[in-house]
Formats: sequence, structure tokens, C-alpha cells
Amino acid sequence: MKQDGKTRILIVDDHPVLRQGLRQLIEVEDDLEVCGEAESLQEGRAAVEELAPDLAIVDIALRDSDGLELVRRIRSQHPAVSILVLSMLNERLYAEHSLRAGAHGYLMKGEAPETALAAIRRILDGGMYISENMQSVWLQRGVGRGQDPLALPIESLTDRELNVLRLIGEGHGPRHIADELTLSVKTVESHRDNIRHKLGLENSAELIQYATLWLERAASGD
Amino acid sequence: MKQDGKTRILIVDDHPVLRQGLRQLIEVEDDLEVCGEAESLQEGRAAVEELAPDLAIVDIALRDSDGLELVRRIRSQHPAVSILVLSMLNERLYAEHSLRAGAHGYLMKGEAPETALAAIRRILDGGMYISENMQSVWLQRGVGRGQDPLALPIESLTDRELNVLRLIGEGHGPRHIADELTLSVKTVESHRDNIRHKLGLENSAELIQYATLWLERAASGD
DNA sequence: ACTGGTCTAGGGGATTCCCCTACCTCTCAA
DNA sequence: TTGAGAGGTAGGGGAATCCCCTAGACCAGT
Repeated sequence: MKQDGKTRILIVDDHPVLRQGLRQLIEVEDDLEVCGEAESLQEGRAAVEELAPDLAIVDIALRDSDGLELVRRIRSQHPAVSILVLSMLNERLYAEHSLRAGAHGYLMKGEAPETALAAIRRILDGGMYISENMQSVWLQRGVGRGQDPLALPIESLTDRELNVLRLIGEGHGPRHIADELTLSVKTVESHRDNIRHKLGLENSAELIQYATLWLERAASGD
Repeated sequence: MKQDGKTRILIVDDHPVLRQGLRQLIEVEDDLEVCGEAESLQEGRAAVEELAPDLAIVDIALRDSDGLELVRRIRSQHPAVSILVLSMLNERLYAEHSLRAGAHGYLMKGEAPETALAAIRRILDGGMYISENMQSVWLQRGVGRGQDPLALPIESLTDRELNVLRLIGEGHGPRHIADELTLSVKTVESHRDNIRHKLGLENSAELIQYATLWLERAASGD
């Protein structure tokens, strides 16, 4: 990886115990070292400036700020730094946003240590990492058929579908949405089905979950 | 603490990296040792039986079961085992339930390592631990002055209901939740209904919306 | 012993879910 | 010009759910 010295990794996470666990995991590898830790967006920015790590592991659910913001900033101002997003949040909801923001991989906190190391090495080798679960979801959505795998799923939605998604996110059921748009309930169901499939969501509960979080993000200027 | 040997600690958490961090934290202390790890309710029960630890550190948001259930079981069947609940969920929403279930302390995963050790030692000395934040919150709510500390609607939920709400917030439907908790779908429906009414929510869509946002806030430490 | 809260679970009609197919309109390229 | 494709609309139909009921079992405190 590097001729002189170890590959230097920066950890940005607001959970100290988890940072400790990651550090432990990384430092038993004799070609990797943790060059610094940060627990906020501000600290993370400063640390990247100062330490110029090879890889930054970033939690996107920082306590009082947005990890994606940090990802975007690192990507644009320090393009040589690889980024692995680590999160306890559902990969279905955040993996794509993370990669779209410029991350090279997305890892859930519940994963086994070997998986985490595999992700780190894949990224350091110049590749990308997502779980096999997400890979199959994306494959089914048409990657490899001329589509951009990193196109925001939201952007594949039509106007009508986006409208319906917004109403779902506001907590309305099919009947209310149908009345609102002066449509048949059956038509609203069709739109819901199409949205679910485009976003790779399993059922209605996940759809409402997605719509709720998406709407909240959209409202606060993501 | 003990005349012969070290104080033995069991870790029950489904995040391997976090277990590693905790173990690291504990084992630099020369009077403490980690005697075992478990990552599920079943493993946790068996480990308590087999290892008879002095202290069990339990994550109450285990992937597919209820940590509070484990707390209650340990409390009733192995009262000599002290329990520290560790969670990434907001203490305001879960601390009270944990202590009522029989835990001796509640610690958020975001806390500093020194705080975690302080909590462990306090509990091993026979005391209880909650954060200063929670202490003042409870004081302000009028605990001990005849007021109901469970005035907030979310806090009027029972343990079971809270657990169901969490699963709803994770995007699971009734069938999946029933399987997860080994309950009849009808029972899950009952809990959903009760939650809906207690929180003043009109329909299932609003319930899922509420659960999603609540869980997101709770997970990010509010 | 009685009361009240919790957990459990069923009845039952209305609604929704989820996967189908189908038709209409519009656009764009062959 | 024609036809292929995308988007919007909507129905069929069986399974699952939603929502409001009732009700028994268990356990705590009075």
C-alpha cells in the first residue's frame, strides 16, 4: 500500500467505546495504524487537514451534525482521502446517500470485525464496498443496464411518484392520498408499488419509514 | 472488591466492534476482567448461567430480541449479578424502563470511557448509576414530590409496547414483529392499537412515522 | 379477596397490501 | 410514418393488515 510506514487511518465517531474497538481492530494489523480520532464534524475537518490520513472512517449519525456533510467536504477538498462510512442506520436508507456524497464504502456497525477489515482493505485497494445485501438490491434495480449505480434512487422517481412519496412521508394513508390527488385508490397503490420497487423497499412499513426520513432530510436541506 | 482474583464481567451486545472496545476498556484495569461475551438474548442467558459473572453489561437494543427481558431474567434468577445497561438509545426514553426492569445503571454508548468505568465501579460498590443529566431531569419532573414522573406520553408506554414501537420504527410489519417476539399477530396488533391510542395517533401510517422519527432521535442521542 | 394494570389473543368487517395485467397518451427515434 | 418506450391511470384477486371489540391469565398493591 505504502512503501514507507503504515497506512494511516482517521476515525470520526462520537462513540468513544466504539472508537476504541475500531482502533483495537485496526492496530492488530501490522500494516495499518490509527493516526487520529475525532468526535464531531468540526474535529473531523480539522483532523483531515492536519493529519492527511489515507482513509477516514466516518459515522454519518454524529450527535449534532451531519456526517454526510463531512463526507462531502473531505471528498471535495481532500480527494486523496478514502472514506468508509460506518453507521448503525439501515443501509437501505443511507448506503446510497453515503456513496452519492462521495464515500467509497458503507458499513453497518453490527457487522463482524472481519467484514470491517475486508471493507477497509477493499477501499484501500481502490475499490468500493457495500454489503452483499445491498449489491443484490442494486443489481435488481438495473445496474449494468446502462444505468448509473449511484444515481439517487429518489431521482429515478417520476413527478407523480415523488408527490405520492411526500404525502406518504406526511403520514397519510392511501385513501387520504387518493382524495388529495383526486385519484383512484388503486392508482395510488400502483404508485406506491412502483416507488417501493424503485427504492428496493420490502414492504409498506419500510416505505413509510423511508418517506418519513427522506421528507425530514429534505425539509432540513440535505 | 474481591479477595481472590478479579471481578468478572460479562458483555452482552450484538455489535462485535463495540464488544471489543468495552473489553479493551475493562482489561486495562488490573482488578477487572471480561469473563465472556454474548450477542443475543439466548447466548446471554446461557452465559450468565454458566459463568456466574459479578457484573453483566447488557445492550437493551439487541438485534432480534429484547434486552429488558434479559435484564429482568437475570434479576429474578441470579440476583447476585449486577447489571449495567448500555445502549445507544436515548436515556430519556429508556433509562427509566431499564432501572424498573432491575438494572443497576444505565449508560449511553456515547459516554466517555472514564464515565463507563465510573459507572461500573459505582455499581460494583453496591450503588446505582444514571447520568447527571437524568438525575436532574427526574428531579425537575418532581420525583418524590408526589408527581407522576411518567407524564410524557411516550413514557406512559409499557416495556412491551416500547419494544414493539422500536420494531415498528425499524420498518417491520406485524407479521415480522410477531415472529421476532414469538407472539401472535393478534397480540402485536393489540400492542399497536394501545400505542396508537396512548400517543394519540390516527392510523398505522402515523404510527410508523412517529416510531421512525422517535427511533432516529433516540438512536442519535437526542 | 378485590382492583387495576399488563400481556396475551381471538372475532370480524373494512381496508390495505402486493403482484398482476391493461389501456391511454405522449415522446422520440427508426 | 410507425412503433417502441415511458409515464399515468386503474382494475382483479387473494393475502395480509387495520381497527375496534371482548376477554382470560397473571401479578401487584389495597
